[in-house]
Amino acid sequence: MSKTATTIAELPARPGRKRDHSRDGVILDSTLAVLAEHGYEGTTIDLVAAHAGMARATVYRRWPTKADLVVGAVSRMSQGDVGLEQLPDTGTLREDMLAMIRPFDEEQQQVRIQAMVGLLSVARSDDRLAEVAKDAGIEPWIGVNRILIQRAVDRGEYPAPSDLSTLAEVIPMLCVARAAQRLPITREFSVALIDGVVLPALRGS
Amino acid sequence: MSKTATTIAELPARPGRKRDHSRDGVILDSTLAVLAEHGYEGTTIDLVAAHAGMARATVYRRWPTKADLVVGAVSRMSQGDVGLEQLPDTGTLREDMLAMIRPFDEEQQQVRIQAMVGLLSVARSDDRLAEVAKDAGIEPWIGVNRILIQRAVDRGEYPAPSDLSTLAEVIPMLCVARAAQRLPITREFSVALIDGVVLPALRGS
DNA sequence: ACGTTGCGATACTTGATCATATCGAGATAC
DNA sequence: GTATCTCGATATGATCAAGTATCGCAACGT
Repeated sequence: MSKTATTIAELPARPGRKRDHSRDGVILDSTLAVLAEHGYEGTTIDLVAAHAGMARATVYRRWPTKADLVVGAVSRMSQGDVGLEQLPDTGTLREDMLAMIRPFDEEQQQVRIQAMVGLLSVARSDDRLAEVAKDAGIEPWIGVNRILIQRAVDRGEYPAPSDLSTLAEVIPMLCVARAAQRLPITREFSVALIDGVVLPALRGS
Repeated sequence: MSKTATTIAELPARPGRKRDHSRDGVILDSTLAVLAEHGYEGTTIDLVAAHAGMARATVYRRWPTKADLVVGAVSRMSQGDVGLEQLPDTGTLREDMLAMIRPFDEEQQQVRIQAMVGLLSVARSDDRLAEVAKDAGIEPWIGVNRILIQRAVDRGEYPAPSDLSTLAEVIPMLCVARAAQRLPITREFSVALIDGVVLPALRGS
């Protein structure tokens, strides 16, 4: 419509040294790691830069404030999550639930959840952080569990429980609680929740 | 000889205005409230003093540092907890568990748990805080639940579960998780955990 | 070659908070 | 009455982290 495209006119021919975008991911990963270990208040740009092995300026050039940096890191974390369309459907609830935790690296899962817990303290004071924390939070996780359980009930695998919503919260909430106490979230722990709590509760409802 | 003794006898007859010890409790209660609402890092002596309606000096005169103040507040909170000797023993597990949550004021319970969660972030960096946090933490709570469940199993009320330890963690952990998310911990929620998760899981084990 | 930008390093400003120190007024023992 | 302590209010120093600003060098386009 216009002769000179001034919309995003910075793409053509910008002089100078090019930004190394491979560092973006390193910085965001470092941000998650520091956030998981120190919480939001304890996260400093110094720590993030040191963890990434770069100078502070390199971080500030990409994200102007600490809040922006954390928002970026958590948003990126939420990418690649399992969509509701591609939930596992193995035919048994136990296998579905195991399939939900199988693909994740144990340590990465730990960092994810602890970073999320580290965000909770500031979720109220910063709207953007609250936004991304919600998407990356446990609500989607609870929703997935609710669907898995409902499907198992629908196909007659288990009787209808008296309180499906609360049952769907058990696994995510217990993982959050363990993360809040800085306790490791192992796969054995997750399996113990499935076999020792959720499935027995469904049988006994 | 007639001179006054230079011993450390400062207890008898100290001159000056007497300290108003009724303010101690007000300050400690305010500390818990601020701790529950803002977490440890967000807790400032200013906030505590303002919440108590006093000057900062009045706080510092009693507790020299912020850590001492928090230690005092949490220690006081742990007083009056149910000892292992006087656990409820009503004859049914459901009534025992209800008896554990009945005597507590709902809002006070909320403040207790959220203050405890607010402590978790610094439990590693300060040994004294870690100490009191442990006593006031959820481990004793889990232990109580373990005993209650074990007793119910011993008297034949329920079959022996496959994972009693994990079951005993369900209620405390879910309360902690809710507190970490700043969600209210209502009595209905606790009852839903008992009737919708723990007891069904015991029946289905 | 030259200007522009990315990067590391470092100094600097600003603001918040912990902790201490006064100052004046009121309360209390001697 | 006087010394001593408490309390409120405020000032002050110290520390730490966020964010800004350079400086020098490296890399890239023209």
